[in-house]
Amino acid sequence: MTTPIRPIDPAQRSTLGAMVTDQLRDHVIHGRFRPGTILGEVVLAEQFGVSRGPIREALLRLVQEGLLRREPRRGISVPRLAASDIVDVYGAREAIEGAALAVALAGDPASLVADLRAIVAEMRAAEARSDWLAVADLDMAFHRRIVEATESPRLARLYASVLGETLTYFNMIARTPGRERLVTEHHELAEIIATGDVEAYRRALGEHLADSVERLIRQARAQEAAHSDDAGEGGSRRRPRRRERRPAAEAAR
Amino acid sequence: MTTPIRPIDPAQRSTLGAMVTDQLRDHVIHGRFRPGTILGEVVLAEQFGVSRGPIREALLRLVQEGLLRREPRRGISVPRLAASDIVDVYGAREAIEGAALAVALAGDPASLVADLRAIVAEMRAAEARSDWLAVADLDMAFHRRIVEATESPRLARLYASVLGETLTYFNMIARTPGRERLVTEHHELAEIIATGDVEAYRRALGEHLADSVERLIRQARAQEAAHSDDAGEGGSRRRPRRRERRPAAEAAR
DNA sequence: TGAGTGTCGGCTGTCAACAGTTTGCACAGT
DNA sequence: ACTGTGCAAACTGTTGACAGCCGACACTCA
Repeated sequence: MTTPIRPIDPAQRSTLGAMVTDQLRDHVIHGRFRPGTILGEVVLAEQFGVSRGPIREALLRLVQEGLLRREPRRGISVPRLAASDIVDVYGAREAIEGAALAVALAGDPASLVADLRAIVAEMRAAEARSDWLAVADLDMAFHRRIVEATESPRLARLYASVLGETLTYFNMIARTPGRERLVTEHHELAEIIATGDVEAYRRALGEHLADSVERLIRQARAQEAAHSDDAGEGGSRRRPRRRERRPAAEAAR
Repeated sequence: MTTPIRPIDPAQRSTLGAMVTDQLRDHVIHGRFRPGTILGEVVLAEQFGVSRGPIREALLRLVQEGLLRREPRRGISVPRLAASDIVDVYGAREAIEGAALAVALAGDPASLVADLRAIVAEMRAAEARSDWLAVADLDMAFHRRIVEATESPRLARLYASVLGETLTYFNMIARTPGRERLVTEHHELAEIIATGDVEAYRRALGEHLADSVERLIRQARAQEAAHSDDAGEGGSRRRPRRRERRPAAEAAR
């Protein structure tokens, strides 16, 4: 059985810039750059083995996705996560996902619920083997599935954008105590959706996310205290923070 | 009274790329490029009087905002608006704005309502002098104000992104019959918000937007029939559409 | 006459180089 | 010792140039 000749997907026919974007996003999301680090174009260009052009394209894109922060003439850096940011991100997620569910239920609820239950089952399996990174992935998949059920490309794109920002947090959650509750919480969410009660889901989702936010903030505080080198961004002095450029270590490769 | 010395807003200290982005977005939004047009980098670079770098930055950004479409190695073009896109954009708006209001009402409803009433008043004035473009602007401001009332930077950014896409449509709406209803509709929306009934607002918003969608689709059909050169994109053949490059006319300047 | 093929022009993706700005450090002055 | 100034290095923003790819046209052959 030879593989049939298939036309190449235009989206697949990627450019160098796109590849760099994906890899860089992965690095940022998995927290391989310490918050506050300025991502120098030349350094990255050397590490990726390409010129500054594609690197620039990737950095600018990630800035627009909200994963990085840019200050003109100063560079692009990994943002320090403030407590207010965590609250905001999760608030935005709650708003969109809550609205999405109402739309989704008007479509094909049975298929949605089936998929969600399957995801929960996988979560349970991942939990059994203590694969918390997989649990985090499935957590994301769960919520994304709900928004995708609206069959609205825009809504999906927007949600993906916020989810991208939370991804950094997901990887933190995987290390927080109380993570065992994640599976049961999602199980309950799925069952509430099965009943078709949007309002109930909104309440449950709110609690679920608030739970995560609380844990994250505590975790963030703990990390801050551990490092405890700078008082952390709050003061808004004119030009406070000095450059903190790292060799980016073992980033590329 | 001399103007006090104030630190320069970093966001203000813009780059060439940012300026080009803004101008280009303005051109796209106001429909100065015909749908299907491929925006050549060199042509734009000459018109704006800069090199291809900043142009590229601007184009890529607008692509990510959803205003333009990119096909690798082929170029970046103005998308043809399909009826399904209009429905999707307005669906996304309805979802986000509906969710946003619930959050906003938990904050400072009085201030919000006051602002909305002021906007409606301005709308009435603009209508009186038949300034339909101003009406469209105020229409946007009205809805944006609601989302901004959530005080969530993320939500505001996401909504601004979809609003950007609708902007193209706003300028169409300003030319459609029935535009007189816009003012009264917004007046009603504001009053519903004053009552604090979120569900009622969601219903009203749905009708309001559905109204716009219907008018837009009719308008789009009319335009299509008027041009009636190509059957419009539907076939999804492998490499169907031929290049349609325009001198971009009197765009820049 | 029509289908298929070779060639040419144009454009994007990528690279390398230049100029202005910012940052960090050293030195002079108090 | 401490503050303020001047200098040098480094980096971003911007420019110009090059190569591969895509589309169109013309030519050949059946």
